[in-house]
Amino acid sequence: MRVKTRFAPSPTGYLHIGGVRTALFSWLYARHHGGTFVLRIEDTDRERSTEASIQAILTGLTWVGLDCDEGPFRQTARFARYAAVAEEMLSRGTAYRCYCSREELEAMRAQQVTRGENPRYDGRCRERRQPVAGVSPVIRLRSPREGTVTVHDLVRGDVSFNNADLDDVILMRPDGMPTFHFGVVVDDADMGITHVIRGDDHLTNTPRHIHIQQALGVPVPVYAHLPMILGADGARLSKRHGAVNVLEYRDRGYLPDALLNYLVRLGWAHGDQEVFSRQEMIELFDIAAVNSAASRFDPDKLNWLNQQYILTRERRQLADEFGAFMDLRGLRREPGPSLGEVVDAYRERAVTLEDMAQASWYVFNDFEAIDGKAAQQHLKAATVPVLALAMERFEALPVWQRAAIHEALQGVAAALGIGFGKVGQPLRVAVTGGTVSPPIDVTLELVGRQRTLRRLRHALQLAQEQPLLS
RNA sequence: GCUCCCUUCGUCUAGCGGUCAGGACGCGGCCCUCUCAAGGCUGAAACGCGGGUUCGAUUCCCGCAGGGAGCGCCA
Repeated sequence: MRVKTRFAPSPTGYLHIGGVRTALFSWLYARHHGGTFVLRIEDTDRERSTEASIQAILTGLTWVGLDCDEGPFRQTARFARYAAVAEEMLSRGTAYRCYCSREELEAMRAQQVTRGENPRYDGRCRERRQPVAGVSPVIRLRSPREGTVTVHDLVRGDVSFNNADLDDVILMRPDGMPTFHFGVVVDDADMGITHVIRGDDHLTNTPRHIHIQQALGVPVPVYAHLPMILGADGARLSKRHGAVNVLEYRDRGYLPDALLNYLVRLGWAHGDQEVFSRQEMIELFDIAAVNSAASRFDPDKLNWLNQQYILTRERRQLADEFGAFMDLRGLRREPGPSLGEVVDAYRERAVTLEDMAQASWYVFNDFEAIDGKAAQQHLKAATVPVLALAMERFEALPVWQRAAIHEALQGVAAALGIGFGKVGQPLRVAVTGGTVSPPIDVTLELVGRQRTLRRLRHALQLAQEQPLLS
């Protein structure tokens, strides 16, 4: 059997992190089996669906690199089809028109709850022959009232439900819009979806879907219900847990590969392995090995993974990604060294591309002022000779290159009879405006000779103005 | 309330009847060191509770407790 999976978001907001994980697992399953991955936009909720959401979902998926083979399809483009299927069900008697008003249904539910029953439609329109004047009816499924349905779930195993606990689900609204339940089933069947991989929150919807499938006489797909992702505090993931919109991760300098790697390990493991390339994910992913318990989103571990990816990423690629990030954030990258050099120097101390941009800012831009505390500590009268001698040696250097710079600085330390640390730190403060940077020779090389000398001159002035205390 | 699901270090997880219960993140210590990192070594840290089954349960079964999801003309 040729595997076909789908991701079916509803465009009522941005693409969130839980959705990405669902999409990832569907995508992995399809890719692993050499199957097809379909994207379908479930936009039957006209009130809440927006064009902007569709765009956000699409760019989110693109950024993260989960490419679909078919779609995006839109349910709103398939009206006629749902109507035709519903009509057929009506004529075959597997569905019926229901004229109950919302108020009536509300009252029914309230009563049932007070009686301690599972609130559900009691089927009072099942045998109705005559339409009710002035009421445009909904269409309901005539579902079995006895027996059980069992969902054969790839991650949960068999889960059974009593049909008596389920009610006659609404298929079509009065305006001819299918409900979610009807839309998914018809679409999954029409599109030949073999495996439905979706969030845990749909598990209790599944028996209804199976009833619809049985009424339609279409094959029941294989189901796999994924556990939810919770916030760090165990509550449902929401904005107060930090970023939930995928694009926020892009904007904060996360690498899509790292995000996916983090997500794939939420609820799934392959022995002790933590880092998976896309290829490895595809090869090793096994839906049956997915955990059934919900997991919490841990930003610390995502950070660690992102750092690992930055650390080990191929130079050219990282430079490209960093460049794209700088552009996205409107950061200046010229004049200055090549991004390849920058990335080599800063990758070891950046958790995100944002960190990297921040840490290397002085390479491309002139700072307003040196950090006060740093200047006070490192640019004092005693450092005047260090700065002066360094400038002298730098001016004389035939090439502006780290080995030569390093040698020159060792010469300065030796000439003044002080340790390398007494040379490096004042220079660092002078040239970067702060106390943290890559090794001083590398830093100076990147900043460039002209800028270095200019900044040293300025720092020298500052140091000379300090009171003579050492 | 009803139905369904879940339960190993703080977190993500390995485990699939006999293990010193392993790894990773985070946290502590040490080493390396011109700053910050990265890296190396190392330490603390878990089987929710109660019954069974079994020679033996983290592992199988049943309760309980705790968490979660669903019960819409939302998806």
